[in-house]
Amino acid sequence: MPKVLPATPFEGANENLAATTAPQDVSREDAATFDVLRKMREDILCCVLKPDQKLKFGELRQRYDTSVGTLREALSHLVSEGLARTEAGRGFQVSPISLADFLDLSELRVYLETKTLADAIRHGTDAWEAEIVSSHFLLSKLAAPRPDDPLSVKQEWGKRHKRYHDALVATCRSPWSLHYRSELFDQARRYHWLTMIHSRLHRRNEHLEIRDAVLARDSDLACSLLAQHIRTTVEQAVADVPGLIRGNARVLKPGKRRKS
Amino acid sequence: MPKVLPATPFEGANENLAATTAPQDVSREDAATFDVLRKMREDILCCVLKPDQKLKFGELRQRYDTSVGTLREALSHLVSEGLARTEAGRGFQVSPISLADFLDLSELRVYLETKTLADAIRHGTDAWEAEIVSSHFLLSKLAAPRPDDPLSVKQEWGKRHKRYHDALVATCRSPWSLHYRSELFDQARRYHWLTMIHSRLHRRNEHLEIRDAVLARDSDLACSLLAQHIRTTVEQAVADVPGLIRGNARVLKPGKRRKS
DNA sequence: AGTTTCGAAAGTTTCGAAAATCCAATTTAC
DNA sequence: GTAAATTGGATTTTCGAAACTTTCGAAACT
Repeated sequence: MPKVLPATPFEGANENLAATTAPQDVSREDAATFDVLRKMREDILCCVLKPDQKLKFGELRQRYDTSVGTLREALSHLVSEGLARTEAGRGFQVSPISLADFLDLSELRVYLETKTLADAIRHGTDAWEAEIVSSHFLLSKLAAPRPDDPLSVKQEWGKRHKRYHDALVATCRSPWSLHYRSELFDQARRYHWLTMIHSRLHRRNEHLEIRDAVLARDSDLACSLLAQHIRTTVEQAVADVPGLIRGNARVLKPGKRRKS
Repeated sequence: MPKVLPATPFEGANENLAATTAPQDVSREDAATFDVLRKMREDILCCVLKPDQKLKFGELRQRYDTSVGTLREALSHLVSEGLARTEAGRGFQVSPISLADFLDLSELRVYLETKTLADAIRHGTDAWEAEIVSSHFLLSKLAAPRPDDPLSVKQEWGKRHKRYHDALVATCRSPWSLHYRSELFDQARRYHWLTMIHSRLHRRNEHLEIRDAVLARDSDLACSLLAQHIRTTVEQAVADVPGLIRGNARVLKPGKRRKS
């Protein structure tokens, strides 16, 4: 008997996760430190903090209204997620982006996402299907954002997009696979953001096709569509993001400075 | 023309890694903070800090002779590597271990290691072959440690074992794959340690077989041997580590307390 | 002109004390 | 006698000042 529709991602899916060792995701509802971490992560993913940008404690301290120690902890976290880098005594900076990295990232995503999806389909439940339908519905209500849409619209779309893709794989039984899949998904979001900013290309409704293949439990089709979905995104970025190939992609909207 | 034999892992292999975004591994030669991190990581992998053990700041501060802030940063790092966990306001603890986790971990390792190895073979160079031969030689000079060998022997073997496995995949072109492979390898080391402590089983010389298949560039054979190698380790642990199945594996040598 | 040396300024890292929080044992209320 | 509230001690979290390192530019020296 199907459960009542759960709140966010999907209740049943994480039962086994609690029992294992796989790294903690964004889950802990820590107080201040985690709050700063989450904000900074989002700022990097949305290129408010731009690739290669130096992350100075002074500025960050103002921006996030917190102390050096707290900042340091958050930054340290970002480093192990791959969103920032650090060197001996010369502070932190946002990780660079490059076409090579995006290609590598995406191929590993294909490799992991398909494995994860296949397993999820194998162990799918009613509640899982329900969350897929629901999250796809929410996503489809928002048209893919255009370059000149306001930030908030893009962010909302990003949220729903993530929720949908999370829903697809929620019943996968391997916590480790889910964890790495999630990290890679976030990494890709940085590049998606660049694409959103630059591309006016209209893509056919891949999310719908994937949804239907998944609900039909057609694992092969679903995986192949998903793989295509990921690879198309790369092609779109290569075509439309100026400078990505030469390695000096520009990020629009330099971001508001707080002072002078 | 083959390069001169480089020092440790292998020079040519990491050239592309520098150019990408993949998380920084154990690479930065940071001062104090990183030193503590490395020591703590090794202590967890060798079960000196036992699974589920509460990590209190007071004790750790003595053990590693450092301040709270530094400790906190290191711990935070360990959390994102999956070696520790933390919850809201109740501190840190060593990640638990379980058979389910080991199984999950190992299957993902098979999936990633084989992909990584295949790519490494595809792009192998003379220097790569040389480092494989060399690291295998060093490994083979040490017999697999027995339960009552001293700690230092076990640790040295662990080091050489890791160096050999790193060498195998060093020419893989995907920094992200290499990074996750490496993290998973470390995770598995915790379970290997338990096995070393308990098992007297003598395994046939799998490392040699893998080496020869790799040097012969027989990708299929090499991958299948490597997969077997990983899975055998799981079976050995299931057979010989008491309590792993029931989830209360004991770690020998309770570890010296500093006080009372 | 180009290189080196030096010192001040900017920035990072480390530290431990103060504030906040949690836990368990004891008391209080029912 | 049990359950809720209290309280004190232990532990964690946060913070900013002190110590240290790097950076940068001006002055001195090839």
